[in-house]
Amino acid sequence: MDKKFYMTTAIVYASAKPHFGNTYEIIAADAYARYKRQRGFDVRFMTGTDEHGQKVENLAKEAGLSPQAYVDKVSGVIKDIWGLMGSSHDHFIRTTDDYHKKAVKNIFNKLYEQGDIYKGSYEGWYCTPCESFFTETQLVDGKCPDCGREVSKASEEAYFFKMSKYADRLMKHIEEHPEFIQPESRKNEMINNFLKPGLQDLCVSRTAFSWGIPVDFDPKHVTYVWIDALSNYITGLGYDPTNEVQPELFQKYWPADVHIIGKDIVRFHTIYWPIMLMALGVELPKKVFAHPWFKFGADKMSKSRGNVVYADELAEKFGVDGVRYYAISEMPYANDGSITYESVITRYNMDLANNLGNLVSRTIAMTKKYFDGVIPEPNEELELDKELKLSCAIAYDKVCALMDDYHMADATEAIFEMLSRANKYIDETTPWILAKSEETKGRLATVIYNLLEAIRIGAVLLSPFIPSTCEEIFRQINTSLTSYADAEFGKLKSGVCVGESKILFTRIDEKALLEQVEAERKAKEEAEKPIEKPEGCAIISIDKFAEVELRTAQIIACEKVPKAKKLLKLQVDLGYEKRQVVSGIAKFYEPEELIGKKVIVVANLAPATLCGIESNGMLLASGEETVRVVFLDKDTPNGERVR
RNA sequence: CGCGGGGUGGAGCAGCCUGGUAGCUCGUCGGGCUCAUAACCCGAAGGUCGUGUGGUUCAAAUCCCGCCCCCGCAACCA
Repeated sequence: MDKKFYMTTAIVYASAKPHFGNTYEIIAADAYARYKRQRGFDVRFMTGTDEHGQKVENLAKEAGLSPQAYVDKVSGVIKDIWGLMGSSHDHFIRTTDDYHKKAVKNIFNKLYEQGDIYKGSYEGWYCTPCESFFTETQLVDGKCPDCGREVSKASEEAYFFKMSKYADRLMKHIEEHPEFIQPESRKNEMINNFLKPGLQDLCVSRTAFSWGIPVDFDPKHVTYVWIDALSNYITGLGYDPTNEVQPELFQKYWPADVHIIGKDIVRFHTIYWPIMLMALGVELPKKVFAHPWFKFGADKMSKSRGNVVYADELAEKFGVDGVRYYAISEMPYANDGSITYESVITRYNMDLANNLGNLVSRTIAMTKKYFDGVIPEPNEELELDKELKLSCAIAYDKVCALMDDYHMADATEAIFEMLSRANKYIDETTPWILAKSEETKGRLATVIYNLLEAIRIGAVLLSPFIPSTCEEIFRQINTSLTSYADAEFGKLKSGVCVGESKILFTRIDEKALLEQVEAERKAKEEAEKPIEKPEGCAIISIDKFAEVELRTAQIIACEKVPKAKKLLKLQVDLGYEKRQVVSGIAKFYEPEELIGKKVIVVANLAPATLCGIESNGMLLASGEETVRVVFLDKDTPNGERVR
């Protein structure tokens, strides 16, 4: 009787702890899964980790662990965070699971046997120290983008998938199913950038590393990410091409109703994945929904830092539901969202504490005060009551319509609009005045009942988003009518005692919290910087060092270099002369703040021209990603030799 | 002319497809209330909707064209 609904998130690469941006996806997907269950669907919701590849192999080596031990650890961390965030997934797949590895091996074999995969050679630029291949476009100034060293042309034997063979079919499918790629802007991107120019065959095996699923008939190759990772969506249902009959789970749930993914991997899910499925003779998923990313709104106090935020750290401060609500309500539908502590606090205080929490609190308090905690019986209905009821009905309709369309933020907004209406209703009906006279006690009963009912419906609607808070609300108003099917106004039973009142969301002192965050950030910065021991540095004589002419200097003028993102043009006073220096520190310093500062300049550096501007020297600074200029005491004289 | 997205009151966003009073949240200012978590409610100020005093139209934030700025993506990065 229930309609099935199979949905997945992308599987997360098990290289490191996922940050808040990555965690957004599981929160959004979970809210969606809960919503669908509320709507009566038989939901299967799958997530997991992608665990093979060179990066994991390297990281494991660095950590002194076997790749398996390494991914066991990271996958565990990810699973824990998903658990903490309240994810209600039905299955957590790991690409190192045996059933997955076996199925992938068989998929590779099948595609090879039917001629969709062939052996060829992969040509590219190879960086020997990094053991990595790069494409022409990835190179930076013709050098390795990672280490900056020379690269050489090299080729490697590899297996390729014949993408072009299926391109026309895919194009047709996309055109005939406008809902396949959502939001629609992503669709255009795919068609124009990839399908129209013609698909290149895809490299599906590698020999450069060994942490992967071996190719059955040619074991020096391992399956490259595409076939391994993408197929999780079907192997997780028990699919295996060698099965005589696919298992019930697969038959029941496939095709997926939606793959929820990040916008960065749209191409893999809307081009490679469908083509793989076509080649396997498996139905295509119905929809791929690409959500945007959270950017980390730069902390203006020190924008030098790319301050990474983790969901578990946020949860310590705002609670799991605080984080869930923030993630969902703050993310726009198609554009990137941006997270700042200020906005998290505002959302939390305004919506959760003031609007929702306070509404529940004041209503329960009045129920206790005026009716000894017993939910009163409503009677005559006035215009105001009708409006409140209508508001609940509208909220319900809006939530359903918006959620079906994946407009999650708007859906939560619709609920809070209704809660706000309820708060207003209190002001309009002035229960504290009604309570003063016996004659108006009947009216008061209606008002309180209606408020409790509005709260119940609000909590029902919010339950996919902030499930544990809603459970607490249900406990407080003492009801078991918690499903969307019960969201009709007037179902709440009278004569029942409400539960004990408890603050749902304690208001947060913005200033104090921001200070705390800053202090934590600093402490972490200090603690978390394991400075790598330098290796392979040649010992030099003091004479060699003396060849470098370092001089103290004062910055007397400074401006941005137009057209250059990273450069500042500085005039420095060396005491015996003034000169112009161009420095790549524009991302970290404002020109104004540098003027007057004392610095160290490499004075005998050969002049260079950067972006057409002459530079006669160099400022000493530390750091790679974050650059810090070495500043001297204010009273250091200009032009002193530094040794 | 690589492709795509964006530029809307101080901040963050919606509206644009299906032209017709510019809307929401936060912030600011003023007021009200006291049931409540210094919460809640009401009112006000504030926008030439990036720009061209461009085109279409009776009418454009919305459709078309030019320009400027920002951000993603450019394939074997997992």
